[in-house]
Amino acid sequence: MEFEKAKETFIQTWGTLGSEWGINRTMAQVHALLLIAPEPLSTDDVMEQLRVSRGNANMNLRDLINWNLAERVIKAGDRKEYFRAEKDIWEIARRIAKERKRREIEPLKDVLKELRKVKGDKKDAGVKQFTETVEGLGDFVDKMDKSMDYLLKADEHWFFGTLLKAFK
Amino acid sequence: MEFEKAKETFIQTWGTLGSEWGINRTMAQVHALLLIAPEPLSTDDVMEQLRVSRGNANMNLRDLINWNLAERVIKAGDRKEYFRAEKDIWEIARRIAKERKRREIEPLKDVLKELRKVKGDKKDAGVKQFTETVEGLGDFVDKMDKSMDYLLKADEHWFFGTLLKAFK
DNA sequence: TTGAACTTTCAGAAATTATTGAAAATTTAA
DNA sequence: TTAAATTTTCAATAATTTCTGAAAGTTCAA
Repeated sequence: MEFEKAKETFIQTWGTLGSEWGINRTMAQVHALLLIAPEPLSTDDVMEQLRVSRGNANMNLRDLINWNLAERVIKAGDRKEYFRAEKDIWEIARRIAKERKRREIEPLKDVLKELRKVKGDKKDAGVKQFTETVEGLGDFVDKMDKSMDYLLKADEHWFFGTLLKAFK
Repeated sequence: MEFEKAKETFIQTWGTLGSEWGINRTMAQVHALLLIAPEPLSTDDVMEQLRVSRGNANMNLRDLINWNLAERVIKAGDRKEYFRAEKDIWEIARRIAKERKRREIEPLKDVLKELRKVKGDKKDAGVKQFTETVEGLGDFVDKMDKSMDYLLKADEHWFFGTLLKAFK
């Protein structure tokens, strides 16, 4: 495959995958673009390469920064801002995990904790099933969350080394 | 919190979480409804409790079956079909993991394998960064995929037991 | 067979989400 | 200061996704 075609495919694939996982397609595409860029890119580079508006490029670049997946780079003697993505895949995975945990798992844990206190007749089948489901889910989320904490502290080699050895 | 309010909150929360993870909100809500239902529900039950159309209810119930998260139940002497969700959270997690792996990770692996064969001057910075990114990503996805295979074979107690012990 | 009960389909409508582009705000060199 | 360069905002618009509801399809008891 030619390089230009491969780039295009990579950006498209990453964008599609992103939207399947609830991430704005363009944000994922901008991320892909930065991942394969050997040098930091400007907003204009992103606009040109992905054919999107300035507003859109700006917004998605800022979102990537909020996800801690990209950073601003200032070049001496240049008014423009440039953007560079973290390139280490393990580090990217950790940052995404950390962010989703903070944005989605922690609030879920809080809701489930509240729901465990539901009032109702424990003899009632509906109440009984509700309680069991919420408790089962709460325990599972807590375990996942704890596992995630270890993952966030671990380095890649140790993590996969231990994991793949443990589960051989 | 009152039972009815708790039910409502649970369904809403599960629906929101679903859409954050790229799953149709209504499908997640139907799933939530089935998860807390002590008995299998009919299409009409779903329509009534979630206030959605017959077409919508039917479609999302079928999707849940395609995800292997719900099954049809036939009651003797009743023409209607009923639906019951798998209630064991560990089993649900495994089925979702299995399905997303099949739908998303396997195709991604294929694309990355193709992209590794990109033609281009290895001295070119763009080609070099592209190759490194794609290779790093490919290796990472392979490891994740392998870990997932173990997870899919494991049972919950063993999985969390080993994992939480290994990473203490 | 027939027809009532039930399920599925799908074109059009509605709702949601993403994008544009121009104006406003900000920054910085001179 | 000034004004040019750049970034940010956001109302309007577009694109995408989801939902509705009625018609078509299927099943089954009699």
